[in-house]
Order: sequence, then C-alpha cells, then structure tokens
Amino acid sequence: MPMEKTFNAAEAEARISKTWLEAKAFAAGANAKPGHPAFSVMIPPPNVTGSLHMGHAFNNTLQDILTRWHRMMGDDTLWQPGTDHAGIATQMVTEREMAKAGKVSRREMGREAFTLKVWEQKRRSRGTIIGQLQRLGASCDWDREAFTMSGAPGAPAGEEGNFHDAVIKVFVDLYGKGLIYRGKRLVNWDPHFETAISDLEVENTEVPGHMWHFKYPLAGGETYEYVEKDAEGRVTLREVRDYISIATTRPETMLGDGAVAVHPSDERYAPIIGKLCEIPVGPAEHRRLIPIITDEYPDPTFGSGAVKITGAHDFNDYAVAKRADIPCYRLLDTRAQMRADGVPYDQAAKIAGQMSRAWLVARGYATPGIVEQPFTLSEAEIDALNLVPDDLRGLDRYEARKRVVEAITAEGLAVTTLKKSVDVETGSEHLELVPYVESKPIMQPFGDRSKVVIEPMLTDQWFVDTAKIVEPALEAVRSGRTKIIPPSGEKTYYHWLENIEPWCISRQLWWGHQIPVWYDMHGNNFCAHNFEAASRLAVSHHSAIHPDRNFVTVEVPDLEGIDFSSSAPFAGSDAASAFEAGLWGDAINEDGSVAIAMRRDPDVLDTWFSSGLWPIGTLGWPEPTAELKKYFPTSVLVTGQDILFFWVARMMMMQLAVVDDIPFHTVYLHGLVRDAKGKKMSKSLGNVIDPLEIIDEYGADALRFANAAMASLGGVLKLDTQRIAGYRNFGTKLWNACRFAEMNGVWEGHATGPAPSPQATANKWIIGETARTLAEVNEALEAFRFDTAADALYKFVWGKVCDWYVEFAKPLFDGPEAAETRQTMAFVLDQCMILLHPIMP
RNA sequence: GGGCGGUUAGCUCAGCGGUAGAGCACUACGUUGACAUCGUAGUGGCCACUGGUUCGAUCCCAGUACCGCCCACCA
Repeated sequence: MPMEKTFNAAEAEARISKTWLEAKAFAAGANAKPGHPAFSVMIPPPNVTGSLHMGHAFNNTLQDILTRWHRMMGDDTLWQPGTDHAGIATQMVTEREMAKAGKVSRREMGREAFTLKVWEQKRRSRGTIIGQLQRLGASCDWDREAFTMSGAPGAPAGEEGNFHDAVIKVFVDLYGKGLIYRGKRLVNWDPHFETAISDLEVENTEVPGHMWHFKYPLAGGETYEYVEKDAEGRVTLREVRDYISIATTRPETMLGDGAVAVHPSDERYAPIIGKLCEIPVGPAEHRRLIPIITDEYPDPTFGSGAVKITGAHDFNDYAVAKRADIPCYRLLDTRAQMRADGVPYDQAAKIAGQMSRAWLVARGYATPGIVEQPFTLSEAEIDALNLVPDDLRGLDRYEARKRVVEAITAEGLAVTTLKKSVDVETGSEHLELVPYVESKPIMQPFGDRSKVVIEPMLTDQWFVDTAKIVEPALEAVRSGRTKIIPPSGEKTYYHWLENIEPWCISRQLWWGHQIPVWYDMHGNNFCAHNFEAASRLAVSHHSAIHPDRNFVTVEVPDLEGIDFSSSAPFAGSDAASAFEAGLWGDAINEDGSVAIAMRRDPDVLDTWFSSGLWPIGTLGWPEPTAELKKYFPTSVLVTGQDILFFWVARMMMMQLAVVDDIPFHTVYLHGLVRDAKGKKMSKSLGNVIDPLEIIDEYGADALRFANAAMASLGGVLKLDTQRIAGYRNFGTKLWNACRFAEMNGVWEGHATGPAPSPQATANKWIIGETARTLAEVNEALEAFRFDTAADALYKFVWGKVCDWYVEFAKPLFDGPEAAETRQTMAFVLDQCMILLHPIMP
C-alpha cells in the first residue's frame, strides 16, 4: 500500500502509543544495558484539581526527551509519574463543584464524608491528567504511579501505598529532633479558607489606599510643648499639644492597640514617654488608655514619627509588642469579621486598662493617682479579651473601618489640614479645615488561592525550624553537588535560603495529612505515628508525675459541641459519658484508673510538606527498596522557576534532613509558558490553550518539537501556534522523504544496522553529516540545550537530507551506484528517526 | 527598598572577541521523477545608549535609560 501524501498524526500516535503501553516499554530499567548508569527523573506531580495546561505539556516534553534519550542509550531509566493532593487547591475545587451541583456544604457534610468527595475529585482529575500525559507521549513507568496521599486513613480502595506513612514518619522524626515546634505566632491568615498559610502563599499587591491621621489625646488632659526643628536645628514649629498624632492605613485595628511607640531619639515626644494616651474610639466613658513607649522601629522622618502598636494584627507591631511586653489584643475572628465573642466591651476595656497601668508600674513609670498593683494575664486570657465595642461586633472589617473613621471625624479627633475652596457663585476663595487623609498606594497581602486580603492573625500553629536544616541545602548547591541551571537560579536560591523564615506547616483544612499529634487536657502534646503510640507516651508521662495511679487513654473524636477550651476535670464514672455531656476532660473509671482524654490535632499539613518528600516517597522510603538504592539521588529535576522556593528548596532541605542526601544532581528551571503575545494564560482572559486541542490539530510531535525549540534558558516562553504549524510541516517533510524512499524501494531487504561504506560522493557526504548531527544532538542534550538539539535536527533533516541529499540521489538511482544509494538512504532515514526519537517519538 | 534577568531583522528568539543567524511574516517566480503542510530567489539589522579594555567588541568591564520577574514589615 503506498504511503499517504501527508502524515496522519492522530491515527499513528494512537496506534503507536497503544503498542508501547501494552509492551510496557517505559517500565523502569526497560532497554537497560548491563553496566550502564541509572537515570531517574521525578515528575513534578500535577495537582489533582483539573487538567493539564500548556506549561505542563512543555515541562513534561522536556522530561520525556531526557528520559527517552537516556533509555535509548541503554541507561537504566526511570521516569516516575504521579500526582499531588494539593490540599487547599483541591479542597477549593471540590467545594466549588459541590456548590455548583447544589450539594450541601462541607461543614454540613462533615469531615469524613467531605474527604470522600475529595477523593472522588482526585480520581476524576487523575484520570484526565494521565490521559493527557499519555497523549503527549510521556514515557513514564505507569505501573509506578504515585500519589502524595496514598495510604492515608480513609483512602478508598485502589489508593493504597505508603506515602502517607512516610510523611507521618518524617513529621514524628523531625519533631523528635526538635526541628518541628508548635507555638502561638502571628501568621498569615486566609479569611476565605479560614486557615493559616505560609509566607510563600501570600502575594503582595499594590492597591490604592488611604492613610488617616488621628489624635490620641493624652490622659487627664495633660499637655506638653511640641517642638519641630529643621535639619539645621532651627525651630520651625512650637505649640502646646494635648495629644499625639498617629497615622494609620487600618483605623479598625486601633481598637486593639496596646501602645503608641516613638523612636528613643525623637526629641519631639521625649516629654510624654511613659505617659498614657487615649484611643479615640469606642464609647466615651470607656476609652482605653495605652502607654507611650520607645522602640527602634518607628522612623522619626515618616508621618508623625509615632506608631500605634497593634500586636495581634501587624507583623511589625507584633515584634515591637514582644520586645516591650505589650499585650496583643485580637480583634478579628477566623472570617476576618470583628469578634463577637467574650465579655461585653466595658468589662474587657476595663481589664485592658488595668494592663496598661500595670505595664507603667512595672516599668517604673508610675505616676501619682495610679494604683500600684501587680496585674498579669496569661496569653490565653489576653486572647479571650474582646476589645471590639458592642456596636461594632460581628461587622465586616471594612464596614468597621468606615464606622471608626466616621466616629473619630465626627468627634473632631481627626488631624485636620487647611484646604482652599472656591465659592462657585461668588467666586470668592476661602480656607476651611478638613480631615487630613492621604490617598496613596499601599501594599496589600492577598491569598494566592483565595485572592482575599490576608490578615495577620495570632494563632497556634506548627512550624518547621527551617533555620536549623537550611545549611546542608545551601552547602549542596555551593559545593556543586546539586547544580541548578540556569545559574541565575542558584543566586535566587541562595538569596531566599540565606534569609529563610520559619515555615508554617499547619493548615486548618480537611484534605491533607492530619498532624500526628494528640493533646491531653493538661497542655501536653504527644507526637507519634498513631494513637496507640501517642497513648503510651501520655501514660508514661502521667505515670512519672503520679506513680501511684494507673492511667489509660481515651481518644476524643473531633466533634462539634465539645468545648475543648474548657479544661475542667470531669469526675464522672467513665470517659464516654463525659463526652456525651459535651465535656472534655479526664475521667475516673470504676476500677480507679484515670482515663486521660486525648484529642488529635484536627489540622493537616501544608501540601508542600508532603510533596517535599516526593523523591524518596515515590521510591518506597522508609522501606529500603531496591529502587531507592538504584534511582536515588535522582538525576534531574525539570520544573518551573516559579516553584523554586515552594518545592525545590524544600525538597533539598527535607531530603538532606531525612536521609542526609541530595534529592537530585541537577535542577533544570524553565520559564513560564505564555501566549503568543506574552500574556499569562488564564481562564478569565480566555487565552488558555488545552494541550489536547493542539495535539488534535497538529499532532503531539509538532507540539513536542515546538516545546523543545523554545526551551531556551530563562525568561518567558511565548507559545505561538504558527510555530507549532511550522514543526507539523517539518514532520510532513520528513514523511515525504520517506515516501520518496519507499517509492524507490530503499527499504527492500533493509535492516537497521551500522553505516554502509558507499563510494559516491553524495552518499559519503550525507553519512558524515549524519554522524556530525548525532554528535551535535548529544552534546546539546548533555547541556540541557533542547533548543540547540531541535535546531540541529531541523537543519539536518530539512536543510541537508531533504534539500540536498534527496536531490543528489535522484540521478544516482539511474546509475551504477543505485544499490549503495538505496542502502545509504535507508540508513540515513533510519538515523533521522532515531535522532528525532527523543523529541518526536 | 533588596535581588535576578532582559534590550540583536516586522514578530519570536539564537549567537557572545574577528565587520551578524534561524523560524515565522513579507516580495517575486515556480504543477520538472517525495513534499503547495512545498520549491527557488530575495527584501530586511549604527546587535538600547555612553565611556573603557583590546590590533579588533553585538560579545568583556563600568555607567545610563527603559522593560520584565522575584523577594521585602515603612505605620
């Protein structure tokens, strides 16, 4: 049957792909020759949130090129596939789908039922993703597919595996080594998902904002002489004031102020250090007084030089508050609404007032009239104080802001400025006093998933003490044990790791690895791989304190209605009835033993904590598997430069901390795939391209070749369909050269073998060119220059073989060299296929 | 504010010490034994600017301008 004029990609790709998959041609070690080295690549696991986009297609093409190239050379090759559970993103997608389908909400459904829903979502998405990868021709070992939550409790049948166990083991081990700790810290709080997120998940964006200037009156109507001087020390302003001026972009947080701070060198405020001033909001009869303190943080040249300190809602203020022992009053709930819990405002304000006075006394600032009495509250007691005035409770944060500004302005406590205005009718000018409000751009933090304004929030969270594990990760790259390309990636890597912050790893979500820690009612926590092990820790802990008693444990389910904040011991006959009564506490059993009530931490781990273990986790760690021995450390990681910190750096730290080895020898960082104009592909812009559409229209080969050709190092990758069409034409060109060969019977009696030794000049020449191209391609791929390899192949196949050699061969077929020409052409075209195989399989 | 990159043909990008390259686009011609998803020929560039090093610079160094990206707590 003669060959068609054009190559039918759709038919051929499906047929060939099926053959490969059935033959398990991509299994680890397939085609490996004895004595050859191992070559392993871990796929960056796609999130199970939907389908793959062009960036994935690009990323996976490069991995496949390397994998096929090494497999062809006879290396013991593994390309490890799999997917990522992607906690917050997947939970979000599932909730959205449920809402769209009119289903009940996650909370109505309960944790267990909801988690099953997410598993369903995972299964759907995973199927789509694997299908897409296979259409692309990805030569992963499909029998080894992994998942970052395989084997987790509650996983449905078919989701077995030990990734969950590995994650839990790492948490327990790191906890044991003191590298993971829990603490009440100011963290980034996402009010939409109602969870903490890490610094990396916050996107700071400049938005238009305002800065208000307000007067904080001095307590008791006190006054001082306020003097301003210019750079030469000449007095430019001298007036008697009964207030201190404060600037803020967030007036609603004034309610939680604990102090006003000025720089110690700021002479303007020296007379009032250690005095009290009044927060100008809230019911007039219960205005709170706060101390004026000094701290290095305020910049005397900015604004008024005085800063209000709201420790619970600002990272800078928190640091000041910690230094000066100023209480941090929390104003917002988990949804970023003004708190509505706790005692009424007047009582809370009274207690807070006592705190202020006690602070002054403790610092030796006591002034006559202040009753000297020790007064301290615990962190938990301070946190329980709700200083939101009753009429603002439950309001949205922005509504509260509006009201606070209005109230202060109405009361005349806004700083004013002179404004010239013109009377429209008479044309006369006059001056009037207006509130001083600056309009200016301010940096605002947004959640990368929720797109909602992030709130600094004082909560209990788990952290990885990254400072303690960062050094080996830095050293590995500095010494060249792990190489990052392009080299600019190494600089970025150093810059981030050298300034590493603690990593908040707990998330208030349901989808993820639940933290393996159990709490008792006495403030102890027990970290172990399961409840039995945690129980043993708890029993031995309590037995050491009370050797005369017998202890047993009872695990309290995380149910609604149990008041975990109360720690009143329950003296019922058994623990079970205690929980029925809605209490959380230890119980005395009939045999006299004490049942320690234990409750598991309901939070889950940051998804990057588990994907950070991808290299060892997919190879079966902690079991000492043969694959782990053979394929770890892995050869190359191919990934986008956008997740250098999220994933690459953390994998480096975690692998080194857990198994004391680097996760990979080389990291290849590529840019982000954009559309032809360089715009980010996004659903809202409508410029998202589905890789399958491209494959349907142009064939996977064309897409893959285009991907390889645009893989220059660094920068943005602009994807143009015109270019893909060009490479589709390239395939057709080669196809037709083969068709020409077919028509001249060059394949008859031909078998792939070594290069022939022809006499004709043209034949000798093309064999030389073939060898040269082979060397060029190998050299290019060795250096991860996919673009150079693609370019060399394009020029050889089109520019040499088709343009010249086929033309030279035409007359040769009529002459005495016909036989050797047929032989040579068969060889050369064979070589083309082989050389192209990594890119165009 | 700190860091990292970029600036080469109309467009997208390679090159990186010896007076410039590709693909696409464009122009003209073309059904000669594979290919119109093609062929042949061609148009098109003070390689951002200013200095310096050099026999010689798009390429090295310094500075300037503009553009991008990442990180950052100025109320």
